[in-house]
Amino acid sequence: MPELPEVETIVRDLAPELIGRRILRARLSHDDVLRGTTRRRLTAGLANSTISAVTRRAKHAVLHVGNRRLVVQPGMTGALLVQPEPLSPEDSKYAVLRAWLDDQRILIYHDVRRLGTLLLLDDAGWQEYDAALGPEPLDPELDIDALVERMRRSNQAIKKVLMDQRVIVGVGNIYANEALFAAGIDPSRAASRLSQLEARGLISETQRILRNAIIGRGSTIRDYRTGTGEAGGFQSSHLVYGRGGEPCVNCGTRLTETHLIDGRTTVLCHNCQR
DNA sequence: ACGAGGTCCTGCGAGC
DNA sequence: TGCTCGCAGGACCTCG
Repeated sequence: MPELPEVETIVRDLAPELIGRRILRARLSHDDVLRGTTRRRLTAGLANSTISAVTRRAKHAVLHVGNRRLVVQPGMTGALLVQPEPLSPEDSKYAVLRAWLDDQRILIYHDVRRLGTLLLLDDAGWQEYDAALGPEPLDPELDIDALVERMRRSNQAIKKVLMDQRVIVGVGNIYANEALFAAGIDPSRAASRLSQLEARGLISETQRILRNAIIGRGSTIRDYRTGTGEAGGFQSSHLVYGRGGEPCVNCGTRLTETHLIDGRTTVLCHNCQR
């Protein structure tokens, strides 16, 4: 669930709370969120190490602990929170990872569905992981021409390509729907059939929406919480996502909701998006 | 190489 | 009221 703006919000909220803090010990309640590590290695790797940075890459929060990185992919329902003890019953039930800090608080990774994942990577592991991800849409150095060509190389539906983390990172289902509407592009069109101008327009609208969503502190549909535990504010700005059947804000045509593209909810205006 | 579809999980709301 | 069913913001895998 959390897409780029949500994770960016979490990271901005948590960085001042966590940087310089030492993790005293850690506990994991379920192994099924781990990738490439074991419960023992994770908890041992976190214990007695200091958090030196909290950053974002793609839709992942990256905690620099000791000489490693804890990569948190929140999946659909993951959240990172710093809480005082004792945890609320709700937090207690869904806190997959607890890390006791040296200021008496607990950093928790909260995840109801546990579709999220945790990785603990050394420098080499991180390099490899990072290299497999596409460019950051809000990077000032983003090579737009290269991205346009990369996108247009695919015959897949443009919506799927926009959500492909190897092509461009950070865009999930909500913002893909919103960006395609803003750019006036039918989500089902083959990416290869977009003109250069259309692809540029889509990238530009994607960037604009992501920036605005960060300002709005992300979109809360159900589970997403900021790093301070609050709901985001951007959901009220969605023009298509969650509005199937309602009139298009541009032309009044009823918005169509389908699941035909990659099995994900797609909402579009057949009149405005071609 | 591609697209379609299933899988991992739990909770919730709709409908019967 | 209580049950079952389908669906949910992501990512990964297998199959044909």
